[in-house]
Formats: sequence, structure tokens, C-alpha cells
Amino acid sequence: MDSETKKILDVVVENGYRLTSARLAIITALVNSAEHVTADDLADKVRQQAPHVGRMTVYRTLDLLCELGIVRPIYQGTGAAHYILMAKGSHHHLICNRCHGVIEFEECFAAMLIEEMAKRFDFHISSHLLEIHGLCENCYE
Amino acid sequence: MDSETKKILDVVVENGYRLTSARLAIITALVNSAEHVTADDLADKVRQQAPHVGRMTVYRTLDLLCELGIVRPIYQGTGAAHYILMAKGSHHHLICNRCHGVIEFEECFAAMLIEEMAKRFDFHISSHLLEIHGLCENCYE
DNA sequence: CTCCTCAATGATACAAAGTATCAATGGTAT
DNA sequence: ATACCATTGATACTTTGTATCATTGAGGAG
Ligand SMILES: [Mn+2]
Ligand SMILES: [Mn+2]
Ligand SMILES: [Zn+2]
Ligand SMILES: [Zn+2]
Repeated sequence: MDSETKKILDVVVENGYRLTSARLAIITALVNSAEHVTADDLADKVRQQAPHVGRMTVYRTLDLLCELGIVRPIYQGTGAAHYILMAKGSHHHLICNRCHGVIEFEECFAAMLIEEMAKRFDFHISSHLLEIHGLCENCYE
Repeated sequence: MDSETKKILDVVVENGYRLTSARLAIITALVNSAEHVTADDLADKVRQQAPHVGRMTVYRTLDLLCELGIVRPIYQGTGAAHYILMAKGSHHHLICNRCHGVIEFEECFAAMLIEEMAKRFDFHISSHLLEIHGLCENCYE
């Protein structure tokens, strides 16, 4: 059992959701997917280990993980949403408008970060999108 | 003719794309949509002024505007991508994981920005996503 | 301005992605 | 061990996005 997997399962349980075998299989497959996966990609992956898990359950589990702030869907040039892990508290991308390529970087952002990234990856920036995730005033407890 | 609309049309023309009546209608409708619209939402809006414009053309025009860095699709709780304007160079959101509500803010980010936003909107942050858009080494000329 | 050319369009048909429903099941509290 | 009810998975469906292709019109050449 991966420690990152366990951490996510803890969040699920702490929030009063049941620890089912389907959820265990889905979260394990998700953490073991290095890249960003779509819901149907993930469903295929899950079924390699746990053939009984239905497609709907994968969709519902991903929705749940969104609500818990563990994953976030993004668009990556195809019709389907791709899910990225937010469990570590942040996630950073350089995204090409043309080929939809994604460059990952780990540093937390600072004022001068953008210029630095432009130099490091020879990336020609036209804009940026920042998303901060969490719970709003009304939803927090 | 809105000046923001004109600026976008200029980018289209400067990049060698034709200035068609369909594109004019779509871009005008897009700029005049305050909120984030889906492709089909936009198609409906466009047809109120230019009934001949087809759904496919709206999808294709949005793809083009993505490539030009003018818009960016984001996930907003429904199955369809919502398009946000990137023409001003940046776009900032606070997004609620639960209700999918979006709070807009204009300031460019800095190191202390996150804490400030948390206080200002009483928003309980669990993570953040930063996307920088542009062209990568290979695609830039 | 007129004529050509090919980028762009829109109709159509299709595939993929996401949602609704509900009877059956299994996690968890007691 | 039992019972309750959150969760599941099968099915059917809607919505969203894509492929194709004959037709059109924007814009450059003359
Ligand atoms: Mn990533
Ligand atoms: Mn916005
Ligand atoms: Zn690229
Ligand atoms: Zn909320």
C-alpha cells in the first residue's frame, strides 16, 4: 500500500465516506498513474486489477475526490477532462497552446517565477491561469 | 465595434487567418458574454444575431482562439468545457470544490497573494493550480 | 473591379463523454 | 450477527465533441 494512497483513503474516511473495494481499486490506480488520466482511461486501468468495477463508479469516485480537493479536472486538448492530483497542495504546468504539451514543475510560485520559467524552458508566455482550490465561506462547515 | 473585439480580430488576421462573418459574429458574442460560456451556449448566443452560423464553426473558432492564446477551456462542474478570456494576459479564480462557484479577482499574483485572498473572501484554501500559457520552444516559429 | 483559389463553412452523421435511474449489494454501527 | 442505508454496477439515455465533404466566400493577383 502506497503512502500517498493511504493518505487519500484517510481523507475519504475522515469525511464520513465508506472505504469500499471499488474506491480502493480506483484510488490505487489513480495514484499509480503518473500522467493525467481521463475517467474512461482510469476505468480501463482499474478493470485490469478489479474487473467488476463499473464505469459509473469511476466517474462518481472522481467527483468525490474533486469535492475533497484531492483531484482537479483540466482540459488537455481532447474532449475528455483529465484529472490531476492536488493532494500535495499544488500543481504547476507550462501548457503549449498549440500542441497541448505539458511541462511539469514543482516549485511554488513567487513574483519572479514567470520570467524564470520562460528562460528555463525557452517558453514564450502569452498568459497564465492561476486556480486556487478550497472551500468558500458558505461551504466551510 | 468593441475595442477588445477589434484586438482579437487583429490577432486572427495577423496570424494569417481570414476575417469571416462567422468569426466576427462568434468573437463579438464571446466578448459580450460576461460569464464563462460553453461552446453550445455560445452557438445559441451567436445565432440570435447571425442565425446562419453553424455549431461546428463555433467549435472550430474556439479551437482557433485557444491556439492563439485568446481563450482557455476550464472545467466548471458540468460536462462541457467553459471558455475564459485570456486576451488580457491573465485570469484569476477562486474555485469552490463543492459548489463549483467562481470568484474572480484581477490582481496579478505575488508571494503573499494566497493568504490575502483567503482572508478577503473567507475562502478556505486546500490547493492551487497555476497555468502559464504560451508557446513552447518547438512551436515558437 | 473582376476573377481565382483555397481556407473556411455548415449540413450531416457519428463517436465519445457524461448523466439519470434503480434494484441489488456490502460497509459499518450497534 | 443483524440491519440499515450508502454505495454499486447494469442499463439506457443525453450531451458534448469530432469526422467528412460538397459548397461558399474572403482576399490576393492581375
Ligand atoms: Mn501535472
Ligand atoms: Mn473568469
Ligand atoms: Zn508546443
Ligand atoms: Zn462553495
